[in-house]
Parts: sequence; C-alpha cells; structure tokens
Amino acid sequence: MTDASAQNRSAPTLEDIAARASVSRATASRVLRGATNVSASARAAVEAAALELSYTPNRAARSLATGRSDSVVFYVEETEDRLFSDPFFLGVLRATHAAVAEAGLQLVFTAASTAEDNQRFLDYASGRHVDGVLLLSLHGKDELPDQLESQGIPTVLSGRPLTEGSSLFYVDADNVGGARMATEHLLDSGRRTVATVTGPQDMCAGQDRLTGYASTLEDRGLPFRPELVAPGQFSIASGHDAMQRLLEVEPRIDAVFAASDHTAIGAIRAIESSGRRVFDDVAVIGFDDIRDAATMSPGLTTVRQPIAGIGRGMAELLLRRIADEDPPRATVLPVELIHRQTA
Amino acid sequence: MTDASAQNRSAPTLEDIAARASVSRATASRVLRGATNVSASARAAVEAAALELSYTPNRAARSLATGRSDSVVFYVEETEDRLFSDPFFLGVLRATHAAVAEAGLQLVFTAASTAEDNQRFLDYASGRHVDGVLLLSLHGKDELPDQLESQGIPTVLSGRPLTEGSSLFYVDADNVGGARMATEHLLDSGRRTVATVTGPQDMCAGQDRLTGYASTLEDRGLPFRPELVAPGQFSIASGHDAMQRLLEVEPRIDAVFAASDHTAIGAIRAIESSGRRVFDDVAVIGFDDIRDAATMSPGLTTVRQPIAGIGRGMAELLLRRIADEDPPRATVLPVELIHRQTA
DNA sequence: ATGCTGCGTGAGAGCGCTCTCACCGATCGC
DNA sequence: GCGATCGGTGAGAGCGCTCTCACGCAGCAT
Repeated sequence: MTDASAQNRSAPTLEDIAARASVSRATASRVLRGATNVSASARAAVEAAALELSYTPNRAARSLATGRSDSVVFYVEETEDRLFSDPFFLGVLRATHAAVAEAGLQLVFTAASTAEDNQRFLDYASGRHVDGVLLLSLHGKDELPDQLESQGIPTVLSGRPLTEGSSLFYVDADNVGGARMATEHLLDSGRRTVATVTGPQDMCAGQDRLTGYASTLEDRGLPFRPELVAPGQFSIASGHDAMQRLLEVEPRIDAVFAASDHTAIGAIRAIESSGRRVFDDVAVIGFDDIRDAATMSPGLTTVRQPIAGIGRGMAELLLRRIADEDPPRATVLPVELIHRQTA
Repeated sequence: MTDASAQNRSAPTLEDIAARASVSRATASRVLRGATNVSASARAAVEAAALELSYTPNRAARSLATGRSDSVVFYVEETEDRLFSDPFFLGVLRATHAAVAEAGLQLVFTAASTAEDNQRFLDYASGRHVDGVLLLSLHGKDELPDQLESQGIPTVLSGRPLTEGSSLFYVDADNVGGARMATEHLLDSGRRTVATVTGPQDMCAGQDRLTGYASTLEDRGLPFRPELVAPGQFSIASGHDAMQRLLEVEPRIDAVFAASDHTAIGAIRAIESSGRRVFDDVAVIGFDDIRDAATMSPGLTTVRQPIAGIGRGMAELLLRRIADEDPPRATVLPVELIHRQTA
C-alpha cells in the first residue's frame, strides 16, 4: 500500500480503471467484457489497471444495464429435506453448480413442494431475477415449466416431461433401457419370479423404469403379474414396506428390480428380516449407483445413471439457451449395469 | 387478462406501481420498503397496485442504489467433494439457507481449497458483492477472516478461531464437553484402555475433542498414553486406517473415542476386520450424530452436535451484524451423548 | 394573525455499468 | 485525387431503484 491516498474505502469502479488507463469508460468496459474491437495498447493498459486495482465489476450495475441477472436457479419440487438427503439431487446440484460457476454465473437453489411455493417462484422468476431455471423432480403434469417458458424464461428439466408432445427442453437418463438391462440380467441368470418395487408413478423416471421392466417380460413371452409390482417412492422406508408386502403375497419371489438404490436398500432389509438371504434366495438390482451402493455389504448390483452428466448436461443446455442458441430439445444419457454381489 | 394493453413484456417497475396508485415513485418505494411515514390511504393504494401487477422489485436496481447486495456467501474451505459428502456441511448449509432465505436474502455457496481460491474469493468479496460471509472449516491460522473483516465485510465462523485473543465472531459446539462426556462414559462403563482417533489438529474441532479426551484422563488420574492416540481426518478411510494401526500397537484396546461419526464408521470396519466384535471387545463412540448413526447396525453411540442449530446460529449472528447490531462474539451450543449399541 | 413544528409527499440526483451513436483518422478503390 | 469504408474511440443516455432535500399543509402556541 504505497499510495494510501484517494481510492480508500469502497471498491474501484470502471471510472477508476478508465482514468488509470487513460481511456474512456466505454473502452475500459469493452476490454473487460472481452469485446474485439479494441486496440492492443488500450487493452493492455486497461488490463494492467484492472489488475493493479484488483477490480471486480459490480454485478448489480451490470445486471441493471444489461437486463440479465447472470444467475440461474436450481428449483427442486421436493421438500428441502429430500433435496438434502437424496444423493441424486445433491449430485445434480453439485455438477450444475460447477458448470454454471465456470460460465461465470451464480447458482441459487430452492426446494419447494407446495402449489403456493410454485406460484411465488413463478412471480419471482417472472420479475426477471434469473436468466434461466433448472427444474427437477416434476410431478405429474406440472404447468410450471410451460408457464416459465411462456414468460420467456429458459427452462431445462431433468427427466422427460409427462405431457405428450411437449416442446420443453430436458436431459434424462435412459430409464427404460436401464430397467431392461436389470430385468434381462435377472432373467438371464435364471431367476424365475422377478418382482419390482417401482418409483412414484407421477414421475417420468418412475414410469419409465416400470415400462422397461414390463416390456422385457413381454419380449420374453412372460406374463406381467400385477402382484409382483409394488409401488414405492424412491425412499428406503417405502422400499422396505413394499418388499415386505411383495414377499407376503408371493413368497416364491427370487429376484427384485428396485427403482432406486434407496428403494433397494429398503428392500434388502425387508428380505433379510423375512429370514431370506440376499442373492442366495432373492437377487436385488437397484438404480442410480449412489456412493453407498459400492461401499455397502454386500455391494449392490445396480444400474448406474450418470448423475454428474445429467447435471452438466442440464447446465450446458440452459447456458446455450440463455446465449440464444437453439440446441436440441432432448438429451438422453446412457446408463450402465454395474455388477456387484446382490445379483 | 382483461386489459392486454401496454404493460406486456418486461416486468412492471416501481414507476408502473406509482402511476397506478397515483403517487410518486418515492412514496411507492416507501411503502414497499415498509417505511413508516406514509399515510394509510397511500399505503393501501400502493399495496393494491403492487398486488394487481404482481410486482417484484428488481434486485439489481435496489442493490445498486443501496450498496447492499442482499446476499451472503457460504464459503467452505474444503474440496467441493467434501462439501457434498459430509453431512455436517450439508446440514449447516441447509439450516443457514433456510434462515437466510427467511430474511429475504440470497445464499450463494462456494467450496474452495487452494490459496488462490481464497485470494480470488477475497477479491470478489472485497468488491462489495456480498453483505457477509459464513466461513466453514478453517484450517490452522487462516488469515481470510481477518482480511475480510478488515475490508469491512461481516464474517461469521463455524468453530472457534485458533489464533489466541482473536475478536472474530463464531458459533461452535461444545467440543471439549462432548469429548469429555464420551470419554467419561467409556471409563464409567468399565473400559480400561481407551484410545482415540482424532480429527485434524489444524482445526479447532479436532483439537478440542482431543483436549476433552486428554483432560478427562487427567482428571481421573490416568496416564495419557500417546500410543493410544491416532490422527484421523474426520473421514471414513482415515478412521479405518488409524484404528488398524492402534490395534496393532496396542491389541488390548477395549474402547475408542472417534472424533467424528465417519471416523467411527471407519474404526468399526477396522475393528471387525481384525476379528474383534464391536462393543463386546471394543466400545466405540463417535461425534456428530449424523443420520447414518441411528440407522446403521449396530446403532452408533455418539455425541450429538446440534448441526442445524449451528447453521441457524451462524445465519442469525451474521444477519444481526449486517443489520449493524452488536451481538456477542461467541455462541457455544451444548452437545448431548446419545446412547445406542456401540458403547 | 404570525410563527412554529410536524408529517406526508414529490422532484431529482445518483448507484456503476452497458450500449448506441457519432466521430475521428487511416486505408481503400476508382 | 476524392469519396467510401472501417476499425477504434468517447460522449451520453439510460437500466430501476433509493434517498436526500425541499416543499406544502395541517395543527399548535403565541
């Protein structure tokens, strides 16, 4: 701090940079925004000045001038509790945060589960406070994404929208394919009575994973037996309860495809407390490949879904839309069967 | 939408509200900010207009005018991986997010682990882009909080700062007391050779939990045996390795106080793979009471630290500082021993 | 009546940036 | 040699809010 003269207190402004570099505010702004039509000498001078004063542009001022907010929101239609306990949301949040931050934007996140929350959020977003929205965990035929889009707010969903013929943008994993892989593997390894604990049927991931299970049976000429299908909610508790009921109704079940790893963990507990052995008596395959799947004992055989890829994909899709490009509407990411000890 | 006339496109501004309520911009602003000196009639008119137009003030414009940003940052000096996998950080993040949002501010979060990250963050924060900082997981005698404060940016730490006589603001759990409870319980239940796997010794939580262990031994007139103390890093892997080494050096260990639940989980795996039985041969107490502690089998006896309370406490402390109040510098929250099956 | 105090209000000047527009000199074609 | 072109630049008008200031109009004491 050699010259502790004027610029003390309050951060340096563009004006200060311009003055120090002996150019106008406009030119300084051009350099800092990376515009092309600036002479090399002016550019160098401005860059030096910015460095010396360790200048950071004022976000609010920039926002006000551009009309952009340089921030996107991560909106999960679940309770805050779910958001913070479900590895899927956390993984997607993490990946989007990284991708969005890299592009220089801010990521704010909200969890909300009531209709009022949605309305409040719609009002907020309509006020041009965000450049775009990442929407997760849509239930049923939710109108929020359409409303956002009709307000001109770019929106990207995780998971295919349930309404037919929708023109919304989304990133999804190959849920049908993954469920098929799991069911086929169970059948191929000689299992005869393959049950499934589904995910919520108001969500596309839940529907698609059931579809994959059912279509595999059909392709193999096997009957679809409703008593082998129990509804779950992607949670450990619901997996446990569903499995318990399945085993009561049909004790000869020798395999189960669980629609999520948490569901599988619950199912395993039910299997064990019914006196059966996992794998020896009942094979189990989950979906997700969360961290615990590898570290638990026995290791969970599961369909790995590229969680980080989904997050990154969503962020990139949204950023391209914000940049007014016209990317393809749908991205479907491949999944992979991970063989461990439960099937 | 009866009158689809003028105000289409672009969100309504204060100007629009003022016009509709037949008052000046200044008065409309006063009402919306909750200022007192406004007549009842003007207030009602403005409120009605705002409601009809579903007005939301423009954050950027407000920021620019006030100099405040209405946002605070949650800064964790750890890798992003740690932030997203450690239940402690997640729990604190969740609680602060809720408290901060309730006050109408935005929470942005960043994980950073290198010195450059810290410098970049300091530059960023110095540019008045945030009203305050929540700082977690300080290592050693980190200068970041002092630098932030000297820039006039209110900062609140989780955990007591390590530098003596520091005047920083912080919220902490009673780590010494918790470690004492754990060690005393082990001793009281007849254990003779009580080891400990510590947390990182460049962090106050790591130090304090070791202090509690050591001081309990001293109070009981027992020798402090360095070979019973193994350094860990609060992680499952480090807990496992540390426990393995402890058992090699002193096979007669019949109890261990682990400085975190993750450490305890790792220690339990090491105990089991050494052929010993948890509780019967070696009692284990953890620290944190993360969700898994209750659901794992056997249930982990542990010191519960009020994670949400820490988050809420930090947020409230910071908000009071931002509001220019002068709250007490330190908040120390009580902990509690939760008895389960491992000790 | 006259001067005070108030309170409620409106005018207007910014906050720090972006972006359009006009301008300048240098280069180009014919 | 002259207008046309073009890259580089600066002046200046906002973006939507807040906040200071001054003003009008009660109501009060004198």
